[in-house]
Amino acid sequence: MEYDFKSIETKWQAWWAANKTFKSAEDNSKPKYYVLDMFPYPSGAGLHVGHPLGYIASDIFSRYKRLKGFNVLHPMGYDAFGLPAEQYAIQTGQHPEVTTTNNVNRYRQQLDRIGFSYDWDRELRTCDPEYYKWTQWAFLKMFDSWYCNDCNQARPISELVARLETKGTEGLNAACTREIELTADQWNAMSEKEKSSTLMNWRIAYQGETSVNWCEGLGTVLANDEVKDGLSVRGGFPVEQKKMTQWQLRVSAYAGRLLDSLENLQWTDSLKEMQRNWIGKSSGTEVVFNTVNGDKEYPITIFTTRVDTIFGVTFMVLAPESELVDILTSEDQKEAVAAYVSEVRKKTERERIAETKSVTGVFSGSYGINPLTGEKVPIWISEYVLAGYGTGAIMAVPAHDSRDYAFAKKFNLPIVPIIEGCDVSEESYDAKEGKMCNSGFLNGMDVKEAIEAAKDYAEANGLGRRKTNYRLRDAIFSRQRYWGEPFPIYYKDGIPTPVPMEDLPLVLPEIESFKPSPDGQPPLARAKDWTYKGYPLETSTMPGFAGSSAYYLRYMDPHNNEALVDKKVDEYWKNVDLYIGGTEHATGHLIYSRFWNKFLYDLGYVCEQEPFQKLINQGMIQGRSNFVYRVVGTNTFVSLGLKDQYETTEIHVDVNIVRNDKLDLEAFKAWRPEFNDAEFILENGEYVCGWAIEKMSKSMYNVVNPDLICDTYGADTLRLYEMFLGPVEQSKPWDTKGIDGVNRFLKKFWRLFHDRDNWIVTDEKATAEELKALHKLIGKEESDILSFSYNTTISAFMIALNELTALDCHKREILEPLVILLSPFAPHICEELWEQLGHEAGTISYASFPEYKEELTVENNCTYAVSFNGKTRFTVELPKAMSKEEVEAKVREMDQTAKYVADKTIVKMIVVPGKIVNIVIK
RNA sequence: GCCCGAAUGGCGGAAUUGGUAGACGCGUUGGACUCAAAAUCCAAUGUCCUCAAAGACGUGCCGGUUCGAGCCCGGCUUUGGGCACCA
Repeated sequence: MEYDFKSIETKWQAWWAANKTFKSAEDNSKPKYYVLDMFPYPSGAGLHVGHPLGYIASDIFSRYKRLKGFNVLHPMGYDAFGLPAEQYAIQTGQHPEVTTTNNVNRYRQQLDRIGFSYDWDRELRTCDPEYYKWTQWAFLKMFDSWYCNDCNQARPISELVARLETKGTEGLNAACTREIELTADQWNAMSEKEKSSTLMNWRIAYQGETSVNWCEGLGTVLANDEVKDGLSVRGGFPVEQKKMTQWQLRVSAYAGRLLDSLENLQWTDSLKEMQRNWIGKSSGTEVVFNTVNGDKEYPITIFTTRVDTIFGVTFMVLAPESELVDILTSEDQKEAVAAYVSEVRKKTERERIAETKSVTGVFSGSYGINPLTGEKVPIWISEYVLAGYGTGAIMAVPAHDSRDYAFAKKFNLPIVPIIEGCDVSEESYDAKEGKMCNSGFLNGMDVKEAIEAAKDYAEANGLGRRKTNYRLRDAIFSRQRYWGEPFPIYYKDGIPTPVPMEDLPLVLPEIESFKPSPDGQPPLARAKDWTYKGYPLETSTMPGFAGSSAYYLRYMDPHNNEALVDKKVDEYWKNVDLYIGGTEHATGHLIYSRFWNKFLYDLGYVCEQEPFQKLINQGMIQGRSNFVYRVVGTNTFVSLGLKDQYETTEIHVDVNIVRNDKLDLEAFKAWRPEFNDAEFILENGEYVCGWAIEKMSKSMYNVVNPDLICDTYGADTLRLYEMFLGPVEQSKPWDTKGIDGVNRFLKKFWRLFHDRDNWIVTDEKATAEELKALHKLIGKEESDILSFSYNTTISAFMIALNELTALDCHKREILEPLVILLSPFAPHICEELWEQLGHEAGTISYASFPEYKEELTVENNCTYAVSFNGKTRFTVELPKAMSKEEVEAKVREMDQTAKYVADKTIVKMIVVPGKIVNIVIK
C-alpha cells in the first residue's frame, strides 16, 4: 500500500473537525498551557508559504504539549479592521465587511489544509461587534481612570474628582499632560465643561491637542510606530506634523513599569533592547534658568543629563513649537522668529529628516542667566530641539555635545571646553571621560563623579531636581477612517460623555461612501443619525492596535457577554505561555498590549502583569526568484551559462514553471501571450534560469502558494519542510526543490509499516541496537523542542529512520513510539498509522516508551575511553586494569607529555588538568 | 551617526557551547532495476596535489590567548535588522 497523503489528510482533517479534537476547556486536573500566534490581517492576496511558518512551529509545540498531558489553549482569529479593506471599499464601493469576510474565508480554507490544531470554537474577529464591544469597554475604563504615580497604578477618576473637590491639586502626584495647580475652590468654581476639559489632563484615555503625524494620502493621523522615515508604513504616503485635537492613551504613564518588567520576560535580548530603546529612559536633572527679555524676567526649566557641563553653557535653545517662544521673543526679533517658526511648521516630517544635517535657527532676542555662574547667554530657537521631549528647552554646551557644536559653529557662538586636555577645534568631545576644568567647584573631578556632584549641588541649592524622562510618547488613538471601532463617546453640549456600558457595543453605522466627507470630516460624519440620545457621536474611529491589544484575553472566554473574560477563567489560563509572531510588532502591538494588560491588571480585571511570557520571533521566508535572459531586440531567450555572449535583459519568470532552475519551455510559452513564439538558446539541451533571493511578492513572480504544496506533496510534507529549512527564528529563502527530501522521508516512514501490499509490523522484541536508535531520537526531541531547533529534530528523525531501515526493523515496540514522536510534526500520517496500529483514533499520547539503558560492560581488558564533557573522545590503551582513580592519575600524567604522545600513538592525547570531566570505563 | 545580530561546501543548514568541522537534506556524478522513463535503491561528493595511498590547505579578513579556536579576546570587511536630532 502506497503512502496516499491525499486521502489520509482529508480523512483526518474531517475527523478532527467533526470530533472537535482540539476543543479546550478549563480543567483543573491538568496543567494549562497557552500557545498563541499573532493573528493575521486577512489580506486579499491569501497566504503564501511564508505566512504559516510561525503557525506550524506553534502547532508543533501545542501538539507536543498535549502529548505531554497539558491542557493546551491554541486559538486563532483575525485582525480584521484595517486599511486595505477600506481602501478597496473607496475604490470599488464594496463594503469592507464583505471584502473582509471573503478574505477570512479564504484564509480559513488555506489554514485548514495544513492541519492545525486550533480550537476554532474560539475564533474571533476584531470587527465583530460582539468582540469590539470589549475594545470599547476597555477604552471607557481608560477614560474613567487616572494614573497615580505614588501608588503606581491606575485609579478611578471619581477618586481624583473627590480629591480635587476637597484639596485641589495639593500633593497630587499623577501622570498628566502638563503640571496644573488648582485649589479646591478654583476647581469647584469651574463649569461642567471646564471640569471636563481639565480632567483630560489626567485621564488615561484623553482628548487633547497635540502635534500629530498627519497623513494626507490616507486622510488620517498615525501613531509613531505607523510612520517610518517620514512615510506611512501602510501605503508609503508622506506624513507631516500637524496640531490637532485627538484621542490619546496615556501610555507614557506606564513607561517605567513597561521598562522594568521586561526583565522577567523570556523574550530575545534584541527584542527587549528594541523596547528599551523605544521607551528610552534617561535620568538627568531639570534646572531652572532665569531669563531676561528686555526688562522682563521669566524663569524657564530645561532638562539635561549632563549638569556637570553647566559651566560650559554658552547659549540656550527652544523648540520652535514651544510656548516659551512667544514669551521670550523680543520686539525687534519678532518678525524673524515668526518667519522661522512658520517655515519649520510647513516642512513635512520627511523633509525634516532629510535635512537633519543642515542646521537652522534664529535668535530670540532674550538671554538666560546661568544659575551657577550668573553669566548671560543668548536664547536661540531651533528645530533641533523637540517640543515633545523634556521641557522643549535646553542649555547648550557646544564643547561637549555634537548637536550644540554644529549649531555653535554655524552661528558663531562661543565654545568653552570644560574637560582638561580635550580638543574641540574640529568636533565636540562627547565622551564621559576625563577631568573637569573651568568648572568652579567641579574642577579636578572625574566626569562621572562630577555628574553626581553637580546633580547633588543643584538639588541642594534649589536650582533644580533630578528627573527621569522617557522617550515613549502617548499613543494617538483617533483615526479619521471608517473601518475601525467607533468611539463610545457622544458630545453632550460639547462635553465628551461615555455611552453607558449597557449600551455597548456601539455598532459601526452603514454609510454610502467610505471617503472622508467633502468638508474634511471623517467618513462617519456621513452616517445618517450618528447620534446617541440626540447628541452627536464621535466620528473618528480607533486605530488598528485597539483590537489587537487584548485579544489574547478574549480567546480565554470568547462568548462571555458579561465580561471581557470571566475572573475564574482568567485565573485558570493566566497569560500566554508562548507567543509566536514577527519582530515587526516590537514597538507597536507588543508595547500597546503590555500597556493595555497592565491597565486591566491595575483595575483588577486580569491576574497577570504581563501578557506574553515567552516570545519567539519567527524569521521571514524570503522568495527565490528566477530569471530568464532575453536577447535585446528579439524574442529569443538565452540560457544562464551562455548569456554573457549576448546583450540581454533580465526578466523575472514565474518560479512555478521552473524546476531545479530548469525552465519548462512549454509552460513558459503558455505563461504570457508575448512569449508564445519565444525561441531558446539552450545549454546541454536545457534552459537554465538565473536566480536571486528577494522578498516574496507577486511582482517578482516568486510567490509559492501553500495550497499548491499541499496538492503535490501533502500538508505533512509542507509542515516538515518549513521546519526543516532552518531555525524558526531565522530568515531564510524558500526553495521548493529541497522539498523532495522530507517527502521521501515520509514515504520511507510509511514503508516501515507497509510493504507493497502488506502490513509488515511485527510484535517481536526489539534489539538493543534498535532501542538505541529510538532513544537517541527521544533524547533529541526532548532537548530540541524547547529551543525550537525543529530542523535538527527532523534530521534526527531521518537518521533514526535510516538506522531502522538498515536494521530492517518493523517492530511495533519501536514503531509505535516513533509515531508518537513524529505526530506533532506530521499529524495526519501519524494519526493514520496510529489507527492502523490498532488504537482508537485521536488517542495519541506520550504515555510509555520501552525502557532502554545503555549497558556498560566493565571489562578487564585495559581499554579505556576518555571523555570530555560527557562524550567519548578517544580510547587509550593502558598497561593494566586500573581503578577509576588510577586512570585519572595516569591520564593526568600523560597530559604532561601529550604533545609527544599525540603523533605516535593511536590517540590524539591532549588533556588539560582540570578539563577532564569524567572518565568512562568501557 | 548610534545600538543589536550574522558570516561555515554548489545550496538550506549541523557541530554536545573550547575538543575528529561540514551531521541531515537538496543538488551534482556514477551505478543497479527498466525496452524506456518515472519512482526506488546503492556509491561518491569541501579544495588542491595524486592512478592510488598518503599528504597539504580549509569556518569573511588580520592578529592574539590556548596543548587545541567555527566558538574566547583585539582590530577590520561585508551584510541583515532597529533607532535616528530624545539634550
